[in-house]
Amino acid sequence: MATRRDDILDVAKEIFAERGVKATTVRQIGARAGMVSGSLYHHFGSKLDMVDAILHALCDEILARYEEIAVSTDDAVERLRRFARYAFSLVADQRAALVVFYNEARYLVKDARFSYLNGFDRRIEGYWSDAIDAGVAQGRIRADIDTRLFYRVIRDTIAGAVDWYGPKDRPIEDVADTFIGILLYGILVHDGDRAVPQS
Amino acid sequence: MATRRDDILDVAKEIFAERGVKATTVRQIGARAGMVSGSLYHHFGSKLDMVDAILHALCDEILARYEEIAVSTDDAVERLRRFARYAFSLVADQRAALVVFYNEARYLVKDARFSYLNGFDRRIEGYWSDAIDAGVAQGRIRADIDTRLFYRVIRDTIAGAVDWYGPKDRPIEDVADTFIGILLYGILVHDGDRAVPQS
DNA sequence: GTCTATAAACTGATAGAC
DNA sequence: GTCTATCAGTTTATAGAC
Repeated sequence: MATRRDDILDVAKEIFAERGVKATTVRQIGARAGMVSGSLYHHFGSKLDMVDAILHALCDEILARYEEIAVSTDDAVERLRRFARYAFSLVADQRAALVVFYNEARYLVKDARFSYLNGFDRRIEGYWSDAIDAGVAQGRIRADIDTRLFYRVIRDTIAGAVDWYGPKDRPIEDVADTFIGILLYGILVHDGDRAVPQS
Repeated sequence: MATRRDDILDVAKEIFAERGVKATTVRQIGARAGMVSGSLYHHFGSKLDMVDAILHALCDEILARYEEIAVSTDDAVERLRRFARYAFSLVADQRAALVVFYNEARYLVKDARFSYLNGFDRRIEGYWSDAIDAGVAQGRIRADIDTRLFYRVIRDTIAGAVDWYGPKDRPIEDVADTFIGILLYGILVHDGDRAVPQS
């Protein structure tokens, strides 16, 4: 049962992603939703309330799924792979909402009502960091890896993918596997110990 | 000789990076530059002219340096390292301008006057792709690497770094070396062929 | 639940004095 | 080169009819 409210949110999500929240006018949202701007205010108190509804739903969904994956396997490397596959699947399935999140969160968090976005970021980083630490403890991942930088590579690559990934690209699961493959194995040719870090 | 015009651009750059171009008002720029908004129009024709001046200077500087690095060594892996070090150095030295570029280019290019940003992007990707291809030809880089995705990892990690890197972090050269180390060698422990890709 | 109409504030930009 | 003053357009949001 897609309510009218949900229809409006879907429309708003797309336009926010296209033009940015600040550059999107309530008139544009109304026009594409089939009503005048004033009518939107029967469903929402303000433009930012729409942004809030979009991002709250997104964060709740993502956190719930990360928790499921976190407890789904003890194999740390396999857990990294599952996180990556899920995160990239969102690039295809929740593109618009992710664009809004990645492009606008940095401005939105200045407003106290959006400070939960910081908490969301911290918890997601925690899931990845825990998997990396577990991989080190299991002797699979090099102990000298900079966990924070490694997480940044992952986060920022996924954030960037919402801008370049499209339907004509390979299936998103392939992209995820290729990506995690690069991070796990590196790009160098391995013969003997030629590919072992110098330092 | 820092002209008045340059002073204004430095101020505009910072505010554009803080709040986004659309959300920045000419009154804010004027206030921080020590003049009323109307006075800005003696130096610039419009707000977008300021954005253009900022991004044009940035692109010119970056392209010139990439070209120097491209011809500085034939060793493809070393060239990747030098590109990475330079790109990360910009995160520290040109933070504000880079934030504007990475956050706003996707909206700006809809305006024909900013279409040069697409050309800039293509040329930078070309420098990286050429180095990767050369590395494959030299037998140093695995031939099955997805060049485009590999470049995306690099580009998006650097784009993301402008948001998290700060003065209290390690020197930016260390970050660059650690980053390129992850991409070259991967994060897995190498013993025997345990770390060799399955596929 | 959607409309018309409009208030109230803000925005980029200009004209002309100094 | 900066100011005062202001225009013309746009924006979010509200009030009240239907």
